[in-house]
Amino acid sequence: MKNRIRVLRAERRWSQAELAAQVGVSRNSIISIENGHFDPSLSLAFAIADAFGCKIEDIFERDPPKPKA
Amino acid sequence: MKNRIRVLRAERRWSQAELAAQVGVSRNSIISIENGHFDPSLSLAFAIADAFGCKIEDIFERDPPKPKA
DNA sequence: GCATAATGCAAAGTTAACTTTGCATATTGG
DNA sequence: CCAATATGCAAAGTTAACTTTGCATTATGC
Repeated sequence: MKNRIRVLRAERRWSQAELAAQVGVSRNSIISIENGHFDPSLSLAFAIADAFGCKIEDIFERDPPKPKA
Repeated sequence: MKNRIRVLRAERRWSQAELAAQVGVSRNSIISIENGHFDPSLSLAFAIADAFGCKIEDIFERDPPKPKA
């Protein structure tokens, strides 16, 4: 799943550590989500959206649908 | 986390099994999410939103913020 | 009243999210 | 140049999401 966290962080000049603290997870979680190693839980997605003052849909992008065969 | 899945399903007259099939998870996952036993992953939340033609924010409601002490 | 569909839950297993620690390598600023 | 800050990843552990199976109960329809 793609996301715009890095850009939104850059706009605000927040480090990964600052964002992690704000949303209440470890820095490694932010790195892994930001770099697409895994997807956040829905509650973490809400927390990130709240931190940036955005909607989830404005930050995270659905994966392309699977080919049907 | 609260959600409006049961209402949205009722409006469309979909069973839990039908919704489960549409979004590609087991029926038990739908029951557990619908009844608040656990939260969906972000990708499942997107799939549910797509099934209903809604946004995530229109289906799922944030938990109230934790008291600060 | 009876069959069928719908819902709920429990138990046990797998997978994925998330944590902690630690280390390596940039990048930035004085 | 040096120190501090920022980023990335790896390994090993915990927790939570999700699966499968199975069974019990509650509608719904003929």
